Amino acid sequence: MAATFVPKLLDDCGSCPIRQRAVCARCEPDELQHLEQIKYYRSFEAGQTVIWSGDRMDFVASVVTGVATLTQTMEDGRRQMVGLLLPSDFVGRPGRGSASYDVTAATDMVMCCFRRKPFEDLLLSTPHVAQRLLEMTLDELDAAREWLLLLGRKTALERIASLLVIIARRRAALGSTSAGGAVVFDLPLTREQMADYLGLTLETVSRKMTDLRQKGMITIAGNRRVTITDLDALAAVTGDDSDGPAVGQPVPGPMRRYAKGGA
Amino acid sequence: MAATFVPKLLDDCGSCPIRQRAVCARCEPDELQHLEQIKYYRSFEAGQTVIWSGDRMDFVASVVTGVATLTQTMEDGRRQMVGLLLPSDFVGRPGRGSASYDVTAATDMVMCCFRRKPFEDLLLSTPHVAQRLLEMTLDELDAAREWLLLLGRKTALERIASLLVIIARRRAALGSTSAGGAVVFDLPLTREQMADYLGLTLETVSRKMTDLRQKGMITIAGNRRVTITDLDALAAVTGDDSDGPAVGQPVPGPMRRYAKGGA
DNA sequence: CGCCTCTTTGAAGAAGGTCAAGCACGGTGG
DNA sequence: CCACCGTGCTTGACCTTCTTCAAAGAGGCG
Repeated sequence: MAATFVPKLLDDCGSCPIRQRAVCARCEPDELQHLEQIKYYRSFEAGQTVIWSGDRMDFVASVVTGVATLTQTMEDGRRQMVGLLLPSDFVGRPGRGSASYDVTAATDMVMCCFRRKPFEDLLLSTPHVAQRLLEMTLDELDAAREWLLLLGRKTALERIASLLVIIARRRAALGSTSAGGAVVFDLPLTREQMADYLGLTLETVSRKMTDLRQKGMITIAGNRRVTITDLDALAAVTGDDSDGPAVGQPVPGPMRRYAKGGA
Repeated sequence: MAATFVPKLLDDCGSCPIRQRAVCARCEPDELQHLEQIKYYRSFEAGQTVIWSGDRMDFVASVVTGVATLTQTMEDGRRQMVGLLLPSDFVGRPGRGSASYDVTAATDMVMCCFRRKPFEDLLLSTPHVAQRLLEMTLDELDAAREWLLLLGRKTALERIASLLVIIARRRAALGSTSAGGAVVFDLPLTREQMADYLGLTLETVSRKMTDLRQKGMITIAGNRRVTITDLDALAAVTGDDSDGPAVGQPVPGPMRRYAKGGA
């Protein structure tokens, strides 16, 4: 129930699980010491709100363990996720004193927080933090642009497959057990949260998950535990041209007006 | 026909129209001199491709005049715009030697290019360029997240209204003639390009533009020249809660399952 | 003046959304 | 240890929005 959080183990950045990927990744020992002076840990339980959009935000942070979401909500309640924060991801914007989005813990979570003002000073004084932050922000922008393609042009089935592949790949990058073909992981999101990510309804998410299951591409145990039978096969359903083309999986709807290019 | 391009006038950064907003905005005179040594201008005609996704890219650049687009294309031809670059916007990613997206001139355009390697060196040596680039990248990320909401949750009419407001506001920021209520500008995009931005088909764009015209919110002259009769009224159609709420403009479809929030 | 491209408009169809039950897993208490 | 309960998930029937296919209209440039 309570967040499994052992701050004692983390007081030393050297043993931090996200040390190599977070905003501090490039820091020299002396810079790290500086960071350690302004850092503190906060833990959240699944479902807890970290901060509401518009609220005063006096810190920035790294996700250490767990998963958080950034969401935007329209006045009538329509909701769109605009960020999915996995371990090592950065929260908050230097130079801005209020939150732009709702930040919510999707799972039990631990964040490594830095008071904002000292962190901003650090950005000006230690280039390695600023450089890493720029790099991470550019990565996030690339991810957001992939996301635009997903929301703008992909079918519901392609969206689901894309999300599963994204999660599977990020899990693998963090060093989980991903055997050759099959990948197993616990979904950090409910169907509704998946829908918010994908620009769909939870019913459509459910239906298309069922489709993938019936096609033998995934198995689902207890709603959350997903086994991807064959990651490459699933990747072929995403519509992306990563390695092997998605040929043989003809696109349901649109098959026209694609003679463009025009050099 | 040919790009109206007067590089002579721009050799001096002091007279550059985007001097205050571009990646060089924070530069001191000596830093600017350094930039001037590695810069060169390129001009493009409307429709020309600046670079193809995947191609080698040995420069980064700022848009000086005109409009460019970043687009992603799926194998079957589905296309989604993922960036709309107006004057002062930045093109290219430091540290990456190839283009991630197709870059196309939507109008006649002039770009101020910097050779990539020297620019990357500059990022490490002159903090003002790196700081400004981080700020601009964060702004782009925010814009991308607004775009995610648009593609994920907005109706076709809301999307059109949103795009018109975005263009109108950016034009105003660059100091065009925006009288109190009415705003006039030339659309820098064809219906098809608007559709690529909005995740719609060009037919739907055309239909909804007609709807806005019939509602008296805009007038259209010669396909491209748009007059926004009342910017605030149009903003109310976007679904955003900027100033005045969008009440009184009930959302067509979804009116349920919005009881969330959960503190 | 005429071609060409871009745009508009119409009619039919499909993907996904909406509303409404019913199901299942996991946790709780008897 | 097992029945109960609640939240989250699945499934069904119907409907709306947007897409698809098709054709005609308008603006711009040669």
